[in-house]
Amino acid sequence: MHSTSREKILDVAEARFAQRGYAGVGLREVADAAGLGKSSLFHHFPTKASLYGAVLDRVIERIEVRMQSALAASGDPRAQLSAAVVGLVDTLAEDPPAARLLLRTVFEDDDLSPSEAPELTASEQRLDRLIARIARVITAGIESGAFRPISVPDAIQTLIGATVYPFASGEFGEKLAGEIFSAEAIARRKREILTLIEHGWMRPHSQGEKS
Amino acid sequence: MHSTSREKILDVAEARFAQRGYAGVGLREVADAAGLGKSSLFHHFPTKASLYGAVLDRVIERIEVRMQSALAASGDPRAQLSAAVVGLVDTLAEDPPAARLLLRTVFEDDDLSPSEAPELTASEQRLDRLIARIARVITAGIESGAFRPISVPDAIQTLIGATVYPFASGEFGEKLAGEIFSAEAIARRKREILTLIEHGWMRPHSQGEKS
DNA sequence: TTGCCGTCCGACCGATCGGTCGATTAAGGT
DNA sequence: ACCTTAATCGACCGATCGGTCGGACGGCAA
Repeated sequence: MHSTSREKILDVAEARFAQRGYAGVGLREVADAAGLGKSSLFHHFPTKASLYGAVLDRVIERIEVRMQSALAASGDPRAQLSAAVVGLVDTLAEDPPAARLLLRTVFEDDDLSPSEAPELTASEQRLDRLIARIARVITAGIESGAFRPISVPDAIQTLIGATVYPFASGEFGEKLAGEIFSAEAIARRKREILTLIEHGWMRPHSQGEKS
Repeated sequence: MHSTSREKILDVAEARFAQRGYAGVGLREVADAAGLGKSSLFHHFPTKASLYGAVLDRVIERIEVRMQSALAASGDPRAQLSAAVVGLVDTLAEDPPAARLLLRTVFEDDDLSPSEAPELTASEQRLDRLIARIARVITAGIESGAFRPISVPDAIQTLIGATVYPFASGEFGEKLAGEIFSAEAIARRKREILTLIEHGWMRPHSQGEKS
């Protein structure tokens, strides 16, 4: 509530960066959409890269809190992984620009990552910790015999591609499968990933133990 | 062989557009890397958008010929789908910028799709035809009872995310799973998607009929 | 009242953007 | 020899880019 301007800027910038990419968005466009002069942007964020970093950090933080609370709940690797994925899907669904922003960030490893924008390392570490937690869950599942002996990094890549991409696919995805962010589409996506985990990664269960 | 310049331009532009995106690449940069003056670019391509369209069309055409020959071979839906996916992975692996270019294009639905670049509609139709063929194969598999009654559009979205994204993930993906375009990584990716199809989409087979 | 400080703004800077124009080559056909 | 055509180039255009600067406004403490 205090700094309405700062959050308004972040909201606008998140949507614009997701739609047109880092290089495709002008700060004047962001400022105008936020109802400010361009100079006022530089009062809140010293550079364009720092603005992008703040936007990205906010998105990753939202994902982090959801997935961490999901991972902290139960001990069964299968249930943990499922809860984490559901949490991720819910977060992406509540923040439509997020998925596209994340994938775009992955693609900008040239312009943004090295020394150009040191403010990204914080988000990067956050993400690394999250992925490490997921990797540990999958590894635990394999060691307990519940999961097939799959390649953990490749499984995570598949998970990201199958979970994040559809929510970033925009008009293309809507032409394929209709409204992306409708409640039914979100439910279908959850089901898709969950059955992928169930049948693709878990060992076939000799006894049926749940619905 | 005839027009070395034109193809050199396309090669350079494909790599640059994939790395930095449409808005992030300057035509001067492309021209310099191709060993030409900026004005010479405009002799071969009237606008920046047309250059992008030509790059994209070439990429999609390569994918099209591979997947069509894979789809034309056998009649079994499972074998057809597997062959198509393997063909797609091979094409993406032989042309490293392709995956990132494709996903970036999906994300640019604001700047590129409508009337800004009419040269994209050709590529779009090519892609539509390809996706329709895949959809028909999956539908046939469901009707024959070989596949579970899954949602075809969602399955295709999962397929794209799990197949294309990993080859577009660049440094992020390499930190996770090592060299993306190594022979082993490509083989692992194929195995990942194939088992996804096998266990996630096909009905469990009562009799073992293959390895 | 005075002075500070957070916020905002208009004007301006050098650089780069996509694109145009006119001239210059070299090759090929007649 | 002549003309056409494809290919290349340097110089230039208006617009926009990220970023800077100096000042204006308003609240608040002394």
